[in-house]
Amino acid sequence: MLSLRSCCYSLTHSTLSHHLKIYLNLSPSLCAVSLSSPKPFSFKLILSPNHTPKSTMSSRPSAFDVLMSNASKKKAQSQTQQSSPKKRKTLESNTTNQNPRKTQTPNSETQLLNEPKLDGKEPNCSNSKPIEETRVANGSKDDQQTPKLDVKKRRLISAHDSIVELKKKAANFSPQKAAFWGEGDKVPFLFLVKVFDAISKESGRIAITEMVCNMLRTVIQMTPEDLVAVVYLSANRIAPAHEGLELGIGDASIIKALAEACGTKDTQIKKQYKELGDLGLVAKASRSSQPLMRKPEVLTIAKVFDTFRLIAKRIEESGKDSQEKKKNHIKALLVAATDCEPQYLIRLLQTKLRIGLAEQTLLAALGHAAVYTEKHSSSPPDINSPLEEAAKIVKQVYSVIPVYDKIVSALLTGGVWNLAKTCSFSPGIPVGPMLAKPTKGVSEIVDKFQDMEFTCEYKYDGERAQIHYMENGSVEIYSRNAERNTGKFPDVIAAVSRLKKSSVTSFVLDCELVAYDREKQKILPFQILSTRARKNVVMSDIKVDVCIFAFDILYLDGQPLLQEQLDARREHLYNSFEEEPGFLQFATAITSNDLEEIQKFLEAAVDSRYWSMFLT
DNA sequence: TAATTTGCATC
DNA sequence: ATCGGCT
DNA sequence: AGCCGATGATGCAAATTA
Repeated sequence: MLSLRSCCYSLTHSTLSHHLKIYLNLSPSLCAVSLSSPKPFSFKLILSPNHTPKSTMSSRPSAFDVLMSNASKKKAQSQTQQSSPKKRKTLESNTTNQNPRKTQTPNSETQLLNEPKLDGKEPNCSNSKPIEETRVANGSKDDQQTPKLDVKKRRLISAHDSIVELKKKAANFSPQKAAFWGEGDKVPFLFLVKVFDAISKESGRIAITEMVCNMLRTVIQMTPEDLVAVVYLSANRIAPAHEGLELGIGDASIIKALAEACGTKDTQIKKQYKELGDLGLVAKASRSSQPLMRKPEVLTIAKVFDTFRLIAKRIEESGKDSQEKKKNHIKALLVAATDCEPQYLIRLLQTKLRIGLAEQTLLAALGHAAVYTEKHSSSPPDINSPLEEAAKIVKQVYSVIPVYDKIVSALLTGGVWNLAKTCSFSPGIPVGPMLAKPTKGVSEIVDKFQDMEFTCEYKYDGERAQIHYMENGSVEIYSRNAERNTGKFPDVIAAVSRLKKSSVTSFVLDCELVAYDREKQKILPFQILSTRARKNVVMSDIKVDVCIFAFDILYLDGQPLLQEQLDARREHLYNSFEEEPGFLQFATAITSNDLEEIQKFLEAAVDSRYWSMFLT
């Protein structure tokens, strides 16, 4: 009842070319996986080099294979010691959860969309309606003067044209033609929703990127003030992760709001949910079967985004009746929604757009859009593909400062080619952490890096943390997902402040926080760590101690180290902190390209974890 | 006040 | 965190 | 190889309900 994982990964933050980290640890959290697989142990490698020479997979026995068989023996011993009830429990829950939950893969949805069982009071978003005239779109000024019904008809017709235009190749695309609102006017929510809908029917990344790019170009051209909101909604975010704004809305709340907005019962909605497998579709179906009263106003991007933020704000304010207030906000939006707006409104609230568009594609599209928009752009002459390059720049910048507000404004004022200068790392804002990527076997790694020196270090089974210590002495701790965890680890703040060398005035430390028994000097399993309180923790209340296993430093004494090589950063790390067992230790590491040596290192790591976990 | 539901974080 | 599918 | 989405186990915290 124990699983084992081993990971390799080369380091983060771009420029560490020739280095590879091998991480090892035992992971009780993977028990379920292990049990359901033929092998009692789950053993994997994680690798993510920044540049990857091609190599062929070799099937010859590798260090890991050898290690694996050793480990299996040990495990056989430990399994007998382990209590079995837990095993059964997980098994049971697994099987009971197996309940056949409707294949809600893209299939079911497309089928449903194609079924014209909804009465066509209005053109359905999935179908193209005949177009009468094409030129209407320009009279946007008139829109405000003409009766609403007319406005709406026109919108729908021209919205369709808009999509046709947006699907064009970027080179032939004209932002003016795609827009069906006036220059400087608020961007209609319908515009974004139509793009979402078109994207959902497209599986090719290139095509999706192009559509998003065209959409962004249109917004930049017509209503640049709305660009930030458009980007946030496209990313399905409400705010930068580190700001801690949460919608606090889940399926249960959505079902309630939906039921009220449609005048039906919860049970009815739930039933439909089971049938359709998607609350967005339920919303769409329910809405279009509603007798629509006159809408107060056309939904705009800004309105939707602002409302989302209002919903999120409630979390920080009074807690009473917060759900009720949220529900009313949602209802208001739903009532004003037409066409397929309800569908995507709901999906946005669920934070599950599932459209095939996510962060990376959005960033690429943002870069592309900037290239097209900046006519005067002095794109460096030595560049083959400006588009690719721009996408790369935007992604790079985002990884260092994941705040759309800043990136968008820097993009609009300074342009892509200056972006890295106008928008860069800022202490106090968490850097996107480099994550481990699984690979099949060690042979891959050995082959790839045979002629390079690389480095290995333990991967401890705890919680990733990025500790920012600012010049003014304030400290923030961020999680793997850039959530602010500061209030959860006052002990870590104390430790880090005490153990930094006195000459150090500021830093950003990348580390793993691991539950630790200081009496016995043992690392404790993740399970224990997870029982720590999470909010407003007071030192004296702490039950589970934590040891900081530091493995990288990204910023030191006012200077970003993101461009440095890993070995240089390690030097900085070792020079900037004092180790103290049980409080702060450096991740155990070796540097070598010798297979045998690495294998020994791995075995040692496994042994140390193994004993510390079971000989308590 | 105590139990239950809901949301959401970690892995 | 793992997994599989798509391009 | 990169990106996206679907999925699981577990545990705290807040809101609701009994």
